[in-house]
Amino acid sequence: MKLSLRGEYALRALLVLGACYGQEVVRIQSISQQQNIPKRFLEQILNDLKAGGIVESRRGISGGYRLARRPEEITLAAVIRHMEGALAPVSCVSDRFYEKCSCPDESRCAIRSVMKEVRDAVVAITERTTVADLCARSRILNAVPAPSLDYMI
Amino acid sequence: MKLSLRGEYALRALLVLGACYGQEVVRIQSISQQQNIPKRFLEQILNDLKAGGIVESRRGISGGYRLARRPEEITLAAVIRHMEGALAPVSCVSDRFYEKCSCPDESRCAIRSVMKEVRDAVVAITERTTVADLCARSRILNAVPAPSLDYMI
DNA sequence: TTATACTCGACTATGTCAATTGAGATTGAT
DNA sequence: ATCAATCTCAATTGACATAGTCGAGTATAA
Repeated sequence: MKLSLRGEYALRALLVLGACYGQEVVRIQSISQQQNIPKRFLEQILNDLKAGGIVESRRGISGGYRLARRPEEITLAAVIRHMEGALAPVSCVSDRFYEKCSCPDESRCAIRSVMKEVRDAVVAITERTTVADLCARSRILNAVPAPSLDYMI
Repeated sequence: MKLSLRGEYALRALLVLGACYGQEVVRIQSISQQQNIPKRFLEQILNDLKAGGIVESRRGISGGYRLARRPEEITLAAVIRHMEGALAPVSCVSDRFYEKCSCPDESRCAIRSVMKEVRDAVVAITERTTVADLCARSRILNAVPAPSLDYMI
């Protein structure tokens, strides 16, 4: 029931690119430092996001990456599906990555029906949350002092 | 975002044991055939469920397995947590399997806050669904003709 | 006492994850 | 034209997980 590091890094990189949307292109180096992600690994991930049409790049000395679409148009579901595959916990309840399972009768499988609920819940959240939402949340979280630390004048 | 086959097999085995609750003990052989699970692999899984206090066994010629508690007391969350670990998509939002992540500031991480929503949704569903619910659903699904096939007299 | 279960540990083949490495192609500035 | 910074692309690696398999052993009812 887990997201790989690869997928998590992709989201973190998109958070940075979302925050810089409309401005210049952002270098891998810069994302790598801000988000604490191994540079050569991030390279691979951004390339993959590019192949998926989620980001675009410019090469050469003033090169870098930017979002290929508006942040409001990029859902977490789309990103995770592209990087990881199915959102569903078992592929017999996945819409786009469906695979038949080994159970005796899929259409009457009780486990399947519960997993469908889980899938729907996950899809609902990740489909309605966009990179723009992520950026907005980030701004709010950073406008306020760190939650767990009290402070006095 | 996926359940392993191991975890799925565990749930399917528990569905069988739940349906036979109160009756005699059930042999691995029988579960293996009903649910189409490799016998020697299932052996391992049932042993693991036993170590987790979820099932109990009797050895010898009329041996087999049964649930260690009432079906209403065994939640899917407990089973999955025992077999697979965290329900959360990233371990920095897991209650019982928490691990620090590499992002610059966990307390202000926007991704974390979305992943917390996902976690809560998954936990809510798996925590309220028990083996007894699974069995009840199964009875309903099997009392009715297969959903996708029309039939005539 | 014996056949039929469960028990336990080791073993294996395959695949995935998380990188690392190296060579190449573009681009802007000088 | 040259150079340096940047993206691009393919291959490789080591560690670990997954999905089994195998064999010898132990308990128990008939």
